[in-house]
Amino acid sequence: MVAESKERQNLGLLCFYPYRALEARLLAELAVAGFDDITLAQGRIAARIGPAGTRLTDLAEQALVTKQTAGYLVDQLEKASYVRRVPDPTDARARLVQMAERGQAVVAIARRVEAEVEAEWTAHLGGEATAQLRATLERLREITDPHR
Amino acid sequence: MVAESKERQNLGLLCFYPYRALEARLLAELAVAGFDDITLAQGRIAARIGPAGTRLTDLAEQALVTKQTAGYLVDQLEKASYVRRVPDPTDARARLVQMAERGQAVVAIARRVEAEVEAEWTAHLGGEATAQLRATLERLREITDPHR
DNA sequence: CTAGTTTCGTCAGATGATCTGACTTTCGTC
DNA sequence: GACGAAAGTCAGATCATCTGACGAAACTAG
Repeated sequence: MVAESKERQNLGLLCFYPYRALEARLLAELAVAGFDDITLAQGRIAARIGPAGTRLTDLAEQALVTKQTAGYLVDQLEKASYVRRVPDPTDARARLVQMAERGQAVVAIARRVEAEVEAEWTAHLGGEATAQLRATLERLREITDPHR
Repeated sequence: MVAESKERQNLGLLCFYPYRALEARLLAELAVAGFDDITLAQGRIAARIGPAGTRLTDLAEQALVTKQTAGYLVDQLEKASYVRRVPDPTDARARLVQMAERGQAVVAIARRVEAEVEAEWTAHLGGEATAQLRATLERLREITDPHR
């Protein structure tokens, strides 16, 4: 990095810094709010739970982990009362993972922090550059996100 | 995500997709080239070794892991002959982690793949949008990268 | 409607990656 | 020269992740 830091960094790495910053900030602010038992991996799973609940298999696929890993993380989230599992009325094999009350409190904080961070970035970059950044990243997602 | 996928995604997450795509691609192409024993975590450490070698403590700090974790990963890279440790001539406590021949072969492939991926992104986004993306990300790095 | 196949989730076991805490050696400073 | 700080290692614990195998329910084709 001695050499790297002054040179032209590759685009992928440049993308990584903001992401990492946001993730760290989220975790830190959640800890401040008393939710200090959440891990990154748990958050990545929890972030993908839809309003009506989501199947474990879907969570695993979207988070790019195996069903087993997703199950392990959901177990922990459930033990800590962030989520609950209910039977899927349309399929007796499946269960829906839903946000519990405690989980919804976390989601509210997360949304607030995301908005704050984005406002800070906008203040640094300017509104126009931020809008362009978003537009470009959305186009880039078309070829870099296997799930859409 | 059922809800998320159509809605406005937060900028941090949008940044994540390209990064993940690049990382996956790098690992896959290295595996094709016969370097199938490299893990992501090892790569993240190795990517920060400077031309003259870098201290373990510096690697740890830049990769945002503890010295112990960095040491564990360097052990494995050393066992697999990707790097070597030499005494630091300026400080008897310290040792420099340097790229060995095998490691340099990996670096060469990584640089090639990075260039390929960037070319693909440029083809999709257009040259101007790509240049703007880079410029904006570099500015964003000023406030999101704790190490510069 | 039964037989075969797929899907949903779990169990079991292994490995990888990460942390905290304690320690040794060396450096720098006063 | 003594003492605090820095470089790295050792030990132990935990978290996250994988592969493989499995049981139960659902779907599909005769």
